Amino acid sequence: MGSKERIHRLKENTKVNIINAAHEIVKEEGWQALSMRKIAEKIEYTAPMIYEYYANKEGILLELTKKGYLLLGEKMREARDKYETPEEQLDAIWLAYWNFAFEEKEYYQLMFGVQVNCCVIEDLLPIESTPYGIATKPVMTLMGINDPEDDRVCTKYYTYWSIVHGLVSINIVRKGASDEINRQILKDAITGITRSLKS
Amino acid sequence: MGSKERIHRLKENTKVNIINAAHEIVKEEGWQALSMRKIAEKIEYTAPMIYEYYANKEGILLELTKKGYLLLGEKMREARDKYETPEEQLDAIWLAYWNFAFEEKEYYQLMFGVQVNCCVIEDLLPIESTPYGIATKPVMTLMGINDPEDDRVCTKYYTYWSIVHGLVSINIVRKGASDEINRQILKDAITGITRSLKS
DNA sequence: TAAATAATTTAACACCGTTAGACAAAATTA
DNA sequence: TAATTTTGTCTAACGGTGTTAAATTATTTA
Repeated sequence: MGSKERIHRLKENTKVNIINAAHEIVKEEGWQALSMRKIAEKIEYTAPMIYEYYANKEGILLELTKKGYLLLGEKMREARDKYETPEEQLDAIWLAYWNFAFEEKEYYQLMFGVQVNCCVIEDLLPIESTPYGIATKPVMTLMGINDPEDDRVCTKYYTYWSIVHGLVSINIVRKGASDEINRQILKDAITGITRSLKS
Repeated sequence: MGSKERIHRLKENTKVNIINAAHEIVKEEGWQALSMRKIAEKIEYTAPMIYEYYANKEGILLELTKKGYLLLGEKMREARDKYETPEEQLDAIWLAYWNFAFEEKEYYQLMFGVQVNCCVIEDLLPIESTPYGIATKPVMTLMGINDPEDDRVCTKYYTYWSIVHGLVSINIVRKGASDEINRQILKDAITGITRSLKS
């Protein structure tokens, strides 16, 4: 009665085929193009078959999310284990995170709720009305620079923006840390960057 | 022949009605619930009517994005104008940005491509396999703390994560700064936070 | 009032996720 | 082996989506 096992293995196999098909479609055409019917086509079945393996589309997304976290964890651990000192390890860990985000962009988008947004609007507004224009002005004052396109200004703006946007995003897609901790992080980061402008 | 104007004004009016209806629906039920038919119902028309005013659904999203940027710009400028020194202004500007993100969450999500993600997966994995577990270990070493749930560790983790995730997100939804600038920001931020652990 | 124009709706298309029921193949039982 | 049950798979359908073409109604113009 080893055939039970064989059949179980076969079922397991199409289960991963489904996941792989989904991942392929997303890599080729993006998340908005992923549909049950398209997955079915890829594995040469009809759409309802998939429901024998996953409760629904969200079940497939959940599975992919899991795979993503596993993969990210691996990469971060591998990176860390190449170094001895905690300082170097931290560098390596977050660089691995950074690289994962772009090498496995589709996973990253799913795991952390990052859309491929439609349209850039900022260019249509006068610069002094844009977040960039507003937030770089005091930066320029502090750094004694006049050109808002200067790389040093740009760098600082993106540093501010990244930390605030990152913290916001984390707290929008899921409750991140507590409110006090968020305030603390925000305050520390902003004053930290501002201090760095004057040196 | 002032009726031309009156009619034009009326058309302008339903155009903003459409936008307002869309915004209301999103505030009530979230982005995934926004549909042309639902907008139509809200303004007591049928769906195809909307296409007399906007080319398609994306046109509506674009308009809302514009409104969002305008509103954000206002808030940031208002905040800045309450202070004199650039230091205080930067604090105020980014606090205004932060507040906007949560007060106008729907706008923020649209403008910056932040999804309301489905599911948290981290809790299912053993802590030493999660990004949190991996990245906090060297932090704990450097800070001389043993409890991974200690607020000081948590704060530092979220600081790292926020800056990296923020920078990643910005570069995924749209090309942000140049590659060199991104590298610079990443490197500076990481080493900056790491330095702060030891003091 | 009749003709022309504008405003609005109905009906349809092609897609989506999902479910119920039919059907054939395989496995199990008698 | 024959009959029966179970399993795997598909067809057809439901209600939803964005969008378009055509028909219809209302309004303005001649």
